[in-house]
Amino acid sequence: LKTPLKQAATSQLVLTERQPDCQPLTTPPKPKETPPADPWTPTSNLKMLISAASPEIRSREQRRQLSDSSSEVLQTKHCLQEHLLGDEYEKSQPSRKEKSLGLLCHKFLARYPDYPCPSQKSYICLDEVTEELHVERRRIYDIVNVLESLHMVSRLARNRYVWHGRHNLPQTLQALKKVGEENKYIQQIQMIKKREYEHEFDPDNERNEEMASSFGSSEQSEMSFVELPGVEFRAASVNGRKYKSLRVMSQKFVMLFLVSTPQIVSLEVAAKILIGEDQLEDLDKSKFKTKIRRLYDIANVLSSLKLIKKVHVTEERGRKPAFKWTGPEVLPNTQDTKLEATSTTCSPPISESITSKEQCSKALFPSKGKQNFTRHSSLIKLVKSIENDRRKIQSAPTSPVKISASTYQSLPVFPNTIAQFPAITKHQLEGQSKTAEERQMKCALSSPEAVPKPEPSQQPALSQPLGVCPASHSSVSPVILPHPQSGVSYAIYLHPSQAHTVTTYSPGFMLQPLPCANVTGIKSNNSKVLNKITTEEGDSQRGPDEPAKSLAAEERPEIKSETSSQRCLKRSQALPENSLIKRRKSDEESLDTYLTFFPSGYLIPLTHCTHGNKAECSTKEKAGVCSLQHTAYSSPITGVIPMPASELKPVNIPAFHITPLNIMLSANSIAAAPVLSNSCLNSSSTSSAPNPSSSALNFMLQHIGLIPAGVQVPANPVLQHMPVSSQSESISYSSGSTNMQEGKVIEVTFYFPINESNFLFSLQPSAPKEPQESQAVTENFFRTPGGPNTEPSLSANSDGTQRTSQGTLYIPQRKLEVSED
DNA sequence: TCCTCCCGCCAAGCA
DNA sequence: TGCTTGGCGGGAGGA
Repeated sequence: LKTPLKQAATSQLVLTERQPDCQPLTTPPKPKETPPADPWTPTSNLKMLISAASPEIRSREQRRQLSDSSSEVLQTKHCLQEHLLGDEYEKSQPSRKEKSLGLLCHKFLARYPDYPCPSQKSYICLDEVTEELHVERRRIYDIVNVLESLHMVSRLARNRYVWHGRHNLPQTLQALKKVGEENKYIQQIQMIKKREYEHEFDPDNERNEEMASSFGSSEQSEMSFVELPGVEFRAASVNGRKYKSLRVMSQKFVMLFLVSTPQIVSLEVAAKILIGEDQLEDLDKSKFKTKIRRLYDIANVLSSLKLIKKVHVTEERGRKPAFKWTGPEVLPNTQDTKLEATSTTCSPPISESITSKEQCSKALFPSKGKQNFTRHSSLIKLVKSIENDRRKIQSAPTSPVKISASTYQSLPVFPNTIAQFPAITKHQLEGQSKTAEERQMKCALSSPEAVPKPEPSQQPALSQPLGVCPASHSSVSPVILPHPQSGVSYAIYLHPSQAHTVTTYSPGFMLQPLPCANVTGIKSNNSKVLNKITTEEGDSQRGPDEPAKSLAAEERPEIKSETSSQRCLKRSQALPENSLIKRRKSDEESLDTYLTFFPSGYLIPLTHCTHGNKAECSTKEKAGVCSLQHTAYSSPITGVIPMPASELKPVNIPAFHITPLNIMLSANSIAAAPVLSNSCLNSSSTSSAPNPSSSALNFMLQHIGLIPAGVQVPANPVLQHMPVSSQSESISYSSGSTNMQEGKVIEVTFYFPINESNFLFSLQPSAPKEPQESQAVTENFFRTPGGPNTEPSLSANSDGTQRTSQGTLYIPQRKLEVSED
């Protein structure tokens, strides 16, 4: 049992006394002569002053050096107080800087090697540390808590911790990044920034309710400590103060950096997010101040670890303190190489060499065996969201037909590991895929230009545009997010250039592009990519600044499984990868955007087996995906997808984050919906199945602010003129979480109507039509080129497509300057 | 004046 | 019951 010494030369950076050696169970002997020039040690300062003050004290100090008794330090202090006047004594005290937590942390870290040999456990005795560093125990707790959040130490017992060093750091950062993405911190940051911006123009409008709804209720926002396997969490007060602990705050703080682009986080934003997750109703100043204090504590330790660096962000509102991530770049699924690279002398334990997927899943899902992992709050959010969605939809008079309970009985509600999803999917698709392909064939045959190519390498289902879809729609790929609990799935469509920025991974969902959805097509030049398959979700989260490694990751061996169901699975997995290619391009373009607004999408509830061939469906009820496929297959969506030049790509947005966009749209344009004319549509529209779309339609329209809460629209606005209230024309719903590329003109396209309860929603970037005008309106959100009182330019079906309504959003250009101290 | 954050009270919870 | 742990906020140093 000893306190290990730091091996590396990093301690040269630390202006502190070093312990030359350590002995078992004893305090290392102090150097005979403390360097008098060391101004960083309060005690040395004190000693110097003592010597200067009195020969008597000097001799006592000499004796004290032999005994090294802390009680004598106090005594000496007392004597010093007696000898010196009050002011002098105050001056003799070390300055605040010399007592700072950051400096203390430097001293603390200097005691231990960055990469201790895993076979040789290093223990930290708090008593020992407090004594040697001459610091209050309380301060050590602050340091240890932050280090614990990074799994650099872990609590072993009372007064005793284990030092892990930086061995776990890559894994921890990866896990934190994933959880941060899970928690949608990007969106929260965007929302806070947007609100700040809006507040400048409308200071009286607090809109805390909106904020609250965006963050979710406080009860569901509680967040657990993200653990790593092998690093057990044994906090002293596990139950009571766990969720407010410095550990959790520290992890969240780090997450903010890891998910942000650029990796600069202001204290204000961080505090707001932390408060927002704690208690939204108490957005008072004192809480804010307290959070800021704690963040300074954390930041000091992180700075000592050289993970962050203090900077200042200058905005319109002034100079704000912020921190910039200077730690290692966190790449998904590369921790193995990193560990190898960082442990040339001491290899990490095998148990540490797990995949990031496992880490993430273990952190997010409770382990059945060893209850070492805490259920993550995102799971709670997910369940709540599902329940809310189900309540909203099913409580309506025309609720979607609920799929039979047996459909999902075979599906575990929340599998323990993400890796199980493909297997589950495969299992579910088994026996369904054949019929699905038949249906796909049928539909394709009904279209003039689609020719099914069952060759697996061609990814037939995805590469065949439905006849009613223009060939240029080839990349339109809806993602279906099934909700096993609610029986309602979601589809989302986004443009790839925006989609990549919101690739928050949700392990609770299986991402499944519609295998039979002929709205989806893949360009031939992407077929190569499509043939590649990855089951590692991290691929979809690769940052824009990691293209080389992303490419390397894509060269993983292909899984050789050629059943049709597996091909479906492949497609679902290949699609996010496909989007990567374009992501990178757009990423490069947007890298110079200082503050990035991220796009979001709308999640579209999909009903099951509510239309089309009932008999067909009944045979597929065993698998929830079946109905999804069918829905997509026969849905008039396929007939109304316009997107002439766009390349919508799927994005895996967790369904519990429904982010309506701030849009001003004319209801008239919605009323001017196109008449669908294709065989699939016709067959669908004449279906005898109940039509549950009304509630869902209203649900969505209300969500996106096209109609007020009380207004209802008919079930099928395609075939009926939609009597939307005139009020809705001026509705400008602001969710506060509009995620878009800043400074770019975003063309928002809605597609109405959609069969049953399906909706499509997309974001398409477009070149500013009038750059000088768009520049002029960048000071306000969603202001139209014609001025604040004019409606957005709307063009329904003007381009020959079946686009029904369209608006233009102007995202403000905000200038940010970052200065380092 | 505001930023920064030390300091220590005191409560929760453990041994 | 004493001790450990750590949330919390007052208030002071520093820029």
